[in-house]
Amino acid sequence: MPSGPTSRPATIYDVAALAKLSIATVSRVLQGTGPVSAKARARVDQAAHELNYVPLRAARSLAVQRHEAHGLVLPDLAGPFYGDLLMGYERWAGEHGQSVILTVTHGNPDPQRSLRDLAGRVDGIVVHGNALGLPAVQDLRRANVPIVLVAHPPVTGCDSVRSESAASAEQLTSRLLDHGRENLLFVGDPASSYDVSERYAGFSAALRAHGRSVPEPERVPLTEDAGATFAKKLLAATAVERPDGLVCANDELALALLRSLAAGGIAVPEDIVVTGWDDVMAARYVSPGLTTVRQPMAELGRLAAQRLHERITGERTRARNDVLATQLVLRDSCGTGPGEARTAPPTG
Amino acid sequence: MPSGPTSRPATIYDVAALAKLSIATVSRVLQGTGPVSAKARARVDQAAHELNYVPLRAARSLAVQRHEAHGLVLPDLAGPFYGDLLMGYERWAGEHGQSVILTVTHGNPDPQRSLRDLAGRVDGIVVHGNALGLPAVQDLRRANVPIVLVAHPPVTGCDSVRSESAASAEQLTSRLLDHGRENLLFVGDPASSYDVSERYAGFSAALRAHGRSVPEPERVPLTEDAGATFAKKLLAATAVERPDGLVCANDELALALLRSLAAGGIAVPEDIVVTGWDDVMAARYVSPGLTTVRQPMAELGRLAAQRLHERITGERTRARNDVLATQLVLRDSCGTGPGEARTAPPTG
DNA sequence: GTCGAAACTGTAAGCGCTTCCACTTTCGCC
DNA sequence: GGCGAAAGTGGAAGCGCTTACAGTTTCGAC
Repeated sequence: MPSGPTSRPATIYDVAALAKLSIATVSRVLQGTGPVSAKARARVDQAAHELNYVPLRAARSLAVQRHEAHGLVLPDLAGPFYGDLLMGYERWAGEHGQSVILTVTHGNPDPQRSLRDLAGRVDGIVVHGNALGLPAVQDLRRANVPIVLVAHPPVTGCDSVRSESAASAEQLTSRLLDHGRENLLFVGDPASSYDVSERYAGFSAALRAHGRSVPEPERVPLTEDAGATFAKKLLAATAVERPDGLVCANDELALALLRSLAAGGIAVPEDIVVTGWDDVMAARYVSPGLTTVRQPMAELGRLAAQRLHERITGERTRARNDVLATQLVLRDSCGTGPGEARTAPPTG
Repeated sequence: MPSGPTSRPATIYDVAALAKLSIATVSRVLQGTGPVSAKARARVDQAAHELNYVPLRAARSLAVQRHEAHGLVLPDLAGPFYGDLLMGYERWAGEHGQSVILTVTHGNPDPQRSLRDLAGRVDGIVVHGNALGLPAVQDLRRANVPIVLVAHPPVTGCDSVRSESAASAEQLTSRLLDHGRENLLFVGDPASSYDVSERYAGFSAALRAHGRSVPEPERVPLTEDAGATFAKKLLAATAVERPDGLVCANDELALALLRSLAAGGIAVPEDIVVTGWDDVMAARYVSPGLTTVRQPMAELGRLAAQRLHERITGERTRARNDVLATQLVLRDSCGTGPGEARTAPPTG
C-alpha cells in the first residue's frame, strides 16, 4: 500500500524492510555499485517503486562528502545573454549529472549570506564578474571553494572564462575610422563591467593607432533609458559639435539611440553611424540593422561548467584563463555595408 | 592558523574546539537560536572567521528535515520570458532564504533521472507546463512532493499559476474583425503548449462571436524560421487566397512574418495585419511596431515561488489556481492605431 | 562430497549538523 | 544570605545515506 498523504516519506529502511533485504543492498542496487543478485535487484526496484521512494540527497551528500552540484552566481537575468549563458551551463551540468543552484546578486538583500549558504551546498562556484566584488571572491577562495570566474579580470591562481572584447572593439572602431569617420564617441560607462572597460580599451587603441586623440567615454548606464536621454543631448547640440559615430557599450543603448536620433531627424548611418554589442534579436529587426558584436554566451556557460568540474575533481590544478572569440556582425547602421568578419581568438 | 589548502574544510567541531565551547553552543550562535552569552558569541564568531568555516548545508538539511530550497523545472531558457520568470522567482526565493535549483528539460538526456534527483534536493518543485508531461508530474505528486504548475492546464488538487490567454486573444481578434478584417488566420501550433492552445481558443471564440467560421490553425513551430517559411507560402499564393490578418502564437513568428512579407512586397498593416504574443524587445523596434500581448513573466515567477512556499510550509492546503492579467499592446502592425488596453483578470 | 574462490549480503560506523534534556551558573528579590 | 527562576552550556541521540569489513552463500573443479 502506497504511503498516505500524511505519512513521512519513505526512507531506505522502508525499502529494505519491504524488500526483505538490508539497507546496504538497497543502496547498492539504487546506486548500481557493488555486486547484487538479479533477484535482489528486482525486489528492491519493486519496493522502491511501490513506496515512491525518493532518496534524500542531503544524506548521500553527507555520506559521500560531495554535493554533485554547482553554484552559479549571476548579477541579473535581464536580456538574453544571461539566459543563454545559463542555458549552456545547465546543459553541460545536466549531461554530467551535476545540479545547478542559481543565485542572483542584483537586488539580493544579503549577498554575503546567500553566497555562504550557496558555498555550503555545492562543490564549487562559478561567479560572473558583474555579480560579486573581488573581496567576496577572495573570501570564497580562502574557504577553499573551487571557483571559476566569468567575464572577470584575471585573478592569480583562479580559473577564468571570458569572451574577447578589446580586439573586436578595436577592429570595429578601425573600420569606422577607415571609412572616414572623424569624431567618434564611446557611449557607456567602462566602470560598469570589466567587459565594457575592455571595449573602451579597444576603442581607445584604435583611435591611438590612427593618430587620433581619445575622447572620454560618455559614462552612462547600459540601458535604453540612458540611450534615449543621451540622444536628447545630442539632438540639442549643433551639427558641428556632434560626433559622427557612436560606439555603444551594448545593444540596448545603441537601439535607443538609433531610434531617438532618427526621430530627431538625424540620419543613421549617413550623419552618424552607430554600433552596439551583444547582437540581441532586435538588432536585426530594427532598421537600419544594427552593427554589433556577438558573444558566444552558451559556449561561455558550457566552458565555465567544464572548467569548474575539472577543478572540483582535481583533474587539473593549474589555473586556466580561457578567452572565446567574438563575431563582428556588420549591418547598415555602421555605414560600411553588410558582411561579417571573425575576430582572431587571442592565444588563451 | 588558517586551514591550509590541503586540509579538509573546517567543521563545527573545529570551531567548537577553537572557541573552547561545545558544538551545541556553536550551532546556537551560528543559527541565532537559543540563549547565548555575548562572550560565547564573540568567541564563536572569531573562531569561525579564523577557520573560514562554511557550514555544510547537507548536514543541516538532514538534521532539520528541510532543504530550504526550491526546484524549478523549465523547458528551455531561450527568449526573454523564461529569463524573466526565473528572475522573478529567484528574487522572491532570495528574499525568503530559499535556494533555487534549476533543471532544464529540453535536451536533457534523462529528464526522469534529473527530476528524481531534484526531488531529493528540495522541499518542493515548480514545473513549467512545457517542461514535463503529466505522467512525470503525477509521479512527483505520488511521492508527496509539493508542486506548483506554471502555464499548465489545471490538475485537480494541484496549485497552478498562469497568465490569462483566451480572453486577450479573443479581445485582440475581435478588434481586428471590428476593423474590417475578413479572413484571419491563426499561425502557430496549438499543440505546442497549453498557452498557445488557449490563444487559439480565444481566437476561435472571437470568430464564432462574429458569426464567422473558424479556420484550422497553421500548425507550425513557434520560431523565426517557421515564420519565414510560412511567409514564402503566403507570397506564393494569390492575393485572393491570402488571409488579410495573421494572429501569431508568439512574437518570433510574427516578426519573421512581418519582415518576410514586407520584403515580398506585401504591405503591413494595409494588406495584411499581423499580431504577436509576448512583447519581446524587438517588437517595439521593428517597423511597423508589432501589436502583441505582454505577459507578466516576473510576476508569474514570483507568485509561483510564493505559492510553492505556502504549500511547503503547510500554511495553505487548499489548491489555488491563479491567473494573471495580460496586457494588450497595440502598435501599428494591426492597423487599428496605437493605444493600450488591459484585459480584465478572470476571477481566480 | 570437499574445498577455495567468487559472488552476494548484512552489520555497524560514520558523515556534520540540530536539538532535547539535564545540568550549572547567574541574578533578582524577599 | 537564601531561594527560585532564568540564562547559559554541554552531552548525546539521531537525521538517511554510503561503505569497509565480515560473514554467508554459491559454484566450479577436483
